Amino acid sequence: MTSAGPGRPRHQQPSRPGATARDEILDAAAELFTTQGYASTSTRSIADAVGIRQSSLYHHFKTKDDILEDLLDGTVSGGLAFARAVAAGAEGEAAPGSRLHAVALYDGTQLCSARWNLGILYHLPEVRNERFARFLADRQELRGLYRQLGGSAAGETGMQEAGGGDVTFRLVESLISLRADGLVTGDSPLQAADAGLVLCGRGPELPAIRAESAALIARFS
Amino acid sequence: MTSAGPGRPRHQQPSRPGATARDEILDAAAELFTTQGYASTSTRSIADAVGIRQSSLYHHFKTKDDILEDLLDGTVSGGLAFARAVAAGAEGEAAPGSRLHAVALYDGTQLCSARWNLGILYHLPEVRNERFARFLADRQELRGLYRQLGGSAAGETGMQEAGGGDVTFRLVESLISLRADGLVTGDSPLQAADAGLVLCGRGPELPAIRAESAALIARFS
DNA sequence: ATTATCTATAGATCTATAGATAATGC
DNA sequence: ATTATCTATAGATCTATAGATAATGC
Repeated sequence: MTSAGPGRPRHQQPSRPGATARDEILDAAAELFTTQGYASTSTRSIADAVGIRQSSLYHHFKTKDDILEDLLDGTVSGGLAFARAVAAGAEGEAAPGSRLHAVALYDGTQLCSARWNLGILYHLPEVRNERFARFLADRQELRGLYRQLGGSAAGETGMQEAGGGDVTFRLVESLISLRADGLVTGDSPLQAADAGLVLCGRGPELPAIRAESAALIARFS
Repeated sequence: MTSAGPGRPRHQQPSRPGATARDEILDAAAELFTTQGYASTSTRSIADAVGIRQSSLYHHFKTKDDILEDLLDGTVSGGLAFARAVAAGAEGEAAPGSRLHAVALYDGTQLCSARWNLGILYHLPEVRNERFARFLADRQELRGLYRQLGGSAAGETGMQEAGGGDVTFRLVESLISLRADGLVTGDSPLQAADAGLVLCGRGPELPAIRAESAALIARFS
């Protein structure tokens, strides 16, 4: 048993990552929610995957929704913290285009390489609910930062000013479907970030932007 | 009662569009699946929304999955037929860029203006199943046509050749999330199609492409 | 005879709670 | 005493089937 606390020991040894029983539950739930769907996954099947009894879940989580909430919060928090830091950086520190690129690349990399493709839960109708207000607010704030950076980065190429930041956000989130379809490669996050900058009219400066973006990622993460 | 066949009349008059009871069921299911989620929607709630008894659904559909299958098939079939026709058109008829633009615009418009935002069902884990093979194959064929057109349309701008068609497909599908977030405007489909062409390196030719694209849509739809 | 509905129900879930039990630390 | 598990179960579903009933067309 990984967790060192008191209580009767588990029947099975855990085959799940995570220091605590709670983490093992979250990992099992993440796998099942992303492969079978949220409503289709029973608390029993989560417990089975962890090797405990169904009712024992309720020692760690008040309801099934609470498990989903925890997972959702975890998927945005890192990217949001990074975007906040990058957006708040000093003025001359990096061009807006490089900042947008860095945020997109960081975010996209995280979406593609996380152990489970939790992004697909973003699209669940069940999630558009006050119950998940924190996640929804965080994701909206993140979108707002993309827009703000996209606005500052916009070139003079016409339609792009309107929503280069928002389109970049959508391109990054489209990596979720790409991953669900089994089509992600190592380049996918960089391609999404590059495409966002091209749509902001910054295509010609991409080499310089890539370099500055990489430096930002190295510094802030 | 809308349907003119025999049988005991309905208890309630239908408030749903659709010539037949089957169509009313599909419409009610579309609303509930997109707002409550698939697994969270019970056959009873669909029946209630139509004004019939839960068991009466099974006269029209063998299982609940069959309802979802019908809805999914309907969402791709139109766009796929259009894309096939446009892609198969005679050589000199329209430039590849205009064809890709037309396919994207047609598709995106349909996703944004359909009565219900059924596209969100694409992302359900439950749908990645042999049960929905026809839908999955159709969507894959559609993606293939975007790629093919994107390949022919690609300019010489470096990274874009790799996947301009695929990125266009993803931008169009990102309209689904945009709509789920309540952010679609009348311009959204055109912006997505334009962005796709920019990423294929065809930004400078956009005015001409838009005109040719509109002509293709007028002819083939 | 056919079609579309209904009532009734089987059988299988599913979530969450109550209360017992075991292991540990104080 | 606290923590983490267990057994047992209440109560509420949920899907799908069986068979009766009514309306229509032949």
